[in-house]
Amino acid sequence: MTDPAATPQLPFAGADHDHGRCVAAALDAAARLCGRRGARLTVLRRRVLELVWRSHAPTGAYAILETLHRDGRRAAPPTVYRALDFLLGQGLIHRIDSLNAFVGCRDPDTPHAGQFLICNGCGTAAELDDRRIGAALSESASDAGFRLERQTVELRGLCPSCQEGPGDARDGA
Amino acid sequence: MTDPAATPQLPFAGADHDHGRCVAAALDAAARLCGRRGARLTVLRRRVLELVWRSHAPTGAYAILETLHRDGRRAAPPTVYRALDFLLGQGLIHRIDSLNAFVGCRDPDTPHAGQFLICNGCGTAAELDDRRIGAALSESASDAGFRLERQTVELRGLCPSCQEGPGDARDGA
DNA sequence: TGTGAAACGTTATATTATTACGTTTTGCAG
DNA sequence: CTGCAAAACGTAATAATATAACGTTTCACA
Repeated sequence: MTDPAATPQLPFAGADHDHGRCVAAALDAAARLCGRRGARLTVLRRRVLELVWRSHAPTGAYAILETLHRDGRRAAPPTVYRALDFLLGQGLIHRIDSLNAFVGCRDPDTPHAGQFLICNGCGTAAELDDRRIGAALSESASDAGFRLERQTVELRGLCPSCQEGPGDARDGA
Repeated sequence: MTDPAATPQLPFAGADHDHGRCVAAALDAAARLCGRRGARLTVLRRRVLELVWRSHAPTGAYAILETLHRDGRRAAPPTVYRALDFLLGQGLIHRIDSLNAFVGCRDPDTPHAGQFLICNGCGTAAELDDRRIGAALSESASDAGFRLERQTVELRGLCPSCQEGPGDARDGA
């Protein structure tokens, strides 16, 4: 394969990583980014972002809704979807079409395409931004005379951890 | 753009192609393939396949259901979804996750990954099977230690025809 | 021709998402 | 500070997509 040192940021965080730090960093980055843009990261939006980040496995809108209810907040589907739309618009989360679910964006500051490795074992979605993939897609589209606007790549399989054990953890944190 | 003669099978059929022939060929191929496999292409399944093929734009399950009703057939959602599941299982159609819709498979005889160019103008989905894309995805997955099982690639943009005109045709045949 | 499995019909319900409209909050001009 | 306009949020209803559970019909084949 390739030299691991050539890949500074491994797509899969590993089961042992400090997820609290992971979430805190994401919330912090979001606050800074919204501040810079003049976008309003309200309490609700921040909470929804936090809930999306609770796991590296994509989260459904109705799961978020339930947690808001447990928070004691009165909320209906539009409440959640509006918050998700805002976060999508700011590039703070991605939608995984094949799961009807949402996952936090690893790098909201730089615009990039959505390329995901999604583990069938634990449900974790790892974001890629592989230039080889991007290049292959661009070339292929251009060969077909197609003007590419957005790319969605969702790869299913087994992550490194789930190839070892039976991989029925399904937490994805 | 590129020389049309250099691309033996263009992904986009063009607005002027003989779609009747297109559908007939697909139904014929399906019949032969099911015969060979001992799979039962019933009247219902054949009709659903035909309806999926009615347009090169992906078709939703409930649109198919409506047409079955207009056919005079008594049908409920499970009827349609079972037929679609059969056709998916035989590789005769693909599901486009980003649209919750289904499109006919151009080449059901040879197994292949789902790579699609989907036009935001007319809705047409053109199937690719580009080895460069496949290779890039495989390499990237393998670099991440990911065991790839299935790939879903859905590229959005504008097809050649819709780059010329305003492209609000939305028929996709 | 009987028989078991597959296909299909039917009813009900689950899951995901949006429309429409009223109320509250917030930034900000005056 | 006050009040206004826009944004954010609450609420009710409903649309769109999909599946579960169970009974009936059809079909290949013994």
